[in-house]
Amino acid sequence: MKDVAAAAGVSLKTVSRVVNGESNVNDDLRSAVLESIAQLGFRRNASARELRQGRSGTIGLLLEDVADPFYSILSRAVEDVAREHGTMVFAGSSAEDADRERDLALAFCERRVDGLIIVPAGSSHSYLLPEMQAGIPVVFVDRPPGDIEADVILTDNRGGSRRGVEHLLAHGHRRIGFIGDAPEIYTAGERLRGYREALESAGIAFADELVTQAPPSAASTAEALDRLLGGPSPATALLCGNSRTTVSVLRELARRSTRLALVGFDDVELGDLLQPGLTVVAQDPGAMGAAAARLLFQRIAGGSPGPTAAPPQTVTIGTRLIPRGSGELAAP
Amino acid sequence: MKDVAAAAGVSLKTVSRVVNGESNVNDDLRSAVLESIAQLGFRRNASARELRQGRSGTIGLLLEDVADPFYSILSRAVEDVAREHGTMVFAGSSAEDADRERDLALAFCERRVDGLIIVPAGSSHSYLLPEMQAGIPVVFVDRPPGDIEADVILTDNRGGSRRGVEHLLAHGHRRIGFIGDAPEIYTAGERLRGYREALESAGIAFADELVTQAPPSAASTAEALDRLLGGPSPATALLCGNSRTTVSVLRELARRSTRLALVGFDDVELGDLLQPGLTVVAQDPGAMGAAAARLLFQRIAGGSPGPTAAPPQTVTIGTRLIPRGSGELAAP
DNA sequence: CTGAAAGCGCTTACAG
DNA sequence: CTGAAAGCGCTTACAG
Repeated sequence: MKDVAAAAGVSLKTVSRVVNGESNVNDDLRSAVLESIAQLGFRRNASARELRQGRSGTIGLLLEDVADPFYSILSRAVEDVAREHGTMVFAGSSAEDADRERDLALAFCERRVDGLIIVPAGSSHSYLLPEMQAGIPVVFVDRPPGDIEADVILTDNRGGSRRGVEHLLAHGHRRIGFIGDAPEIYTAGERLRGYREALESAGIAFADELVTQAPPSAASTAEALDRLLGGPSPATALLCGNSRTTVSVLRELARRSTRLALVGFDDVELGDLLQPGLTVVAQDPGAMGAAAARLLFQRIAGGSPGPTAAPPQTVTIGTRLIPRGSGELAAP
Repeated sequence: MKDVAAAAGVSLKTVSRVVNGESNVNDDLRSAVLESIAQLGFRRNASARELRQGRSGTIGLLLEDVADPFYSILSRAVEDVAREHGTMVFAGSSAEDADRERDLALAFCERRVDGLIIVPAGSSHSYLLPEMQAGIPVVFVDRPPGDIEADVILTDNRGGSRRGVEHLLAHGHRRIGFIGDAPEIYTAGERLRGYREALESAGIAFADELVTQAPPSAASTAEALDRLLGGPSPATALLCGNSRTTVSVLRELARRSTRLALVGFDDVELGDLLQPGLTVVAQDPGAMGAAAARLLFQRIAGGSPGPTAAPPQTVTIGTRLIPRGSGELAAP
């Protein structure tokens, strides 16, 4: 900027004014400055600017895995909202590892992000308290944080799951299985709860042998199906607690050429092209990302935290049941 | 850092040494400093550090759309390599818009990224020349840049396409259609070329009515299929030039209950669960992202550009033909 | 409308 | 092993 000023024969401050699009600059000086900028290939140094301003114009986005379709759609929605606010996005994958989540979050804070959106992997987030008190707003998505109070955007997991089971009940099923992710995972727990509630409301006793909770894998899915279909009173329908499990179940059913009424939690691409089409309880990752980003920028604009700030919000986003065939197979 | 120094009763420079993990610090002083850091909730300001060091420890990643599975997998691979180098990733979606690409790329440069990975949307990249001369290495992925010489990582589009057609030829087909993306798109052009080459090698005349080049949409796909299947000598097989087209074609074929031997360029999730399974020429977005990131960090380590630097490299990554049924339907 | 001075929070280069 | 001074490239606060 000093060089540009020298080349244009003006002061550094005038260059600053031009670069920042301030209006109160003489037209001749402005064009002289612009010319020098073009000639020297000048590009303002954001680090210096951030250092002085204290605001970085960036936010951090911490996901489980950027490559997972659910999170990549969420990610794009965050980016689009950030763009409206002239803000860039740092993205990182925690790979469901609490330490990695912490490292990334603190690295973002060291870069003085204006705010943080986190899909929590760990179960304790007190490490963020100093940062939040220092004025970095944090919004959690998909799962609530542990140990601290903060804004969080959730899917209506319990309601969605309940609705999926009710759909199967409406088609005459009474033996309905559930295969979900590991019980430590918040969403897995909520979805199981919805399953139980729906059964209870229908006056059907909960049966242990119809429920599996484990990280999705081909082996665990095969085992779960053995148990579901093997006994004296096999399941005639199944709610899959997440899309990885759904895919795993579909593969295993195809291998066995077994048919089973099926509802998947979370949509999968090409679900409509399967035979039969896959009925799902669809989440809306785009809406979740947008809601998280909107809330975050609201907090950023709100200024300092503390007792004056609005209390933490929990936003629950609804699901949509999409019938495509697999969930409408009638009970034998 | 000044506050930490005061609290610990040492100089600012000693704090700096501790924070940076330098070894030559007395153990007592070190622990005093660490205690003050914990107590004050100190976190080093990366902007100040970057300003002084000139290196930001970030790279920019510019994709067409973070939400697209191909790019989100590529993105994760880039992140993993960046992680090995202690580097964070700024990600942005150009949405296939040249202006947006330019804006994002220059915003990244203003943030003094150490390097840039770009899936080009625009056809001219001379705007990057000043940045590259200023020492920011740029690696292009998936498509080559326009107007400038630079490193680029490509899929073997032509070879893959050729192989897909040869596969269909081997199953007895002679009337093979091609539906690809708009001809301006580099990959679309290369894949069409591969299609032509394969036909030529087999001594089959190129037929205009069997080829469609348009952005994938339900309407354009329906039209294309009308043309392919309508004439006196309809196509018996089809190569789809990209995954969006493939999905669109599958939907349209399902609607018409028409079967057609089909090979898709680029894999799609659940392709194995369709009836018949979807045969594809698979790309390897993870390998592309990793290769791009590796090359970029090599350039970053290499230092200043100019005549001493190694000349631009083009790396071509092979495809894999995955037969799953749809491509093995024999010609009538 | 224009500019000179101070300072953001670090690291670099140097002295002891 | 420890520290005092200068400076990275901007913006802020102020004076004219």
